[in-house]
Amino acid sequence: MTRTIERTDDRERATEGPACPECDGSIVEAESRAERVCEDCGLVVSADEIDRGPEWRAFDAEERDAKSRVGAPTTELLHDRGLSTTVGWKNEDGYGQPITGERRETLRRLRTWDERFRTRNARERNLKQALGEIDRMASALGLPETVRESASVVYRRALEEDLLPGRSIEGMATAALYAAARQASVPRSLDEFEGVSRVDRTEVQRTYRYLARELGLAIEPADPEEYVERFASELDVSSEARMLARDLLRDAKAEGVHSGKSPVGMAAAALYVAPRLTNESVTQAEVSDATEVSEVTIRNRYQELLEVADSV
DNA sequence: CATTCGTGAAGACGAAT
DNA sequence: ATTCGATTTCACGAATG
Repeated sequence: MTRTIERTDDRERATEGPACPECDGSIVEAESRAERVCEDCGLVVSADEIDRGPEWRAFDAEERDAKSRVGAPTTELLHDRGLSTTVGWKNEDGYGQPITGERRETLRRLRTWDERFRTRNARERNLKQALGEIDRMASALGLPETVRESASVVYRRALEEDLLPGRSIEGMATAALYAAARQASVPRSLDEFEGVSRVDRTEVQRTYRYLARELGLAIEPADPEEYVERFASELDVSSEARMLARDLLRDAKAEGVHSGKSPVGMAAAALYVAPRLTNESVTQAEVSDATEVSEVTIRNRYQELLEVADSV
């Protein structure tokens, strides 16, 4: 282990890198985690596996300075078993005598570290809970590992930017995962999230918007086609009909009929008509059930789809 | 009888003011 | 902050097969 010892506060260490392939934002080193992340959209560009936590236990600021590779460990095991302390703000010793000179400098440094230590710790606890939620929901929704990772990156950024106060951890965690899923082109509808999250759909959506705005996440509206495969297999639809459904959606997109409409609704409608055109029987009720889109919306959409379809 | 279709009321949202 | 327009959903009844 001959790695150079760095002691830097990683909040300040965000070094500029190349441009993000996704949105042209700049790539920065993400804090405390071995990841390089786009500043604008949260895309994880690469992850190295170096553990930047401390190599030995440290019992006071001096030792920590000497031994730590970087600020705080992420393990939460060493500090704060309800035992965290605060360095006082007065320049006096225990007897009320003023402290001067070199010792005063030392105290100042101690306070700086103490403050970093405590606030970092509060965040880590918050983060830990949120990541647990993200993991749980991602499993329930069958989302891949990469999505969980970017969701956690998004969440960390939200935490960094102080976007949490006034909002529930669970809501923010759900919103982060929702954003990550869309970003990774494996979207799940808000209804599906409602099924696995404790917060209701409107709050998820509100929080997501807020998140997207504050973090400048450049996420396009979800592509209806991305829902087709998943819903189709739930509905037991032939591959022929699936392809037809995609064609219909493409035509619709080409005509611009889809703008402003819910992508899920479009996909549902396509999955209603397509099987019909291939002589399979699917009822509106079944599609509605599988997609969580109302029958009314399916009716309205599928007629529009047929109007603009080239391929009938 | 099951399925489909159309309608009005109500809720939520973005955009405009 | 409020208003307006569009979209979606719900509940219901009518039409279709």
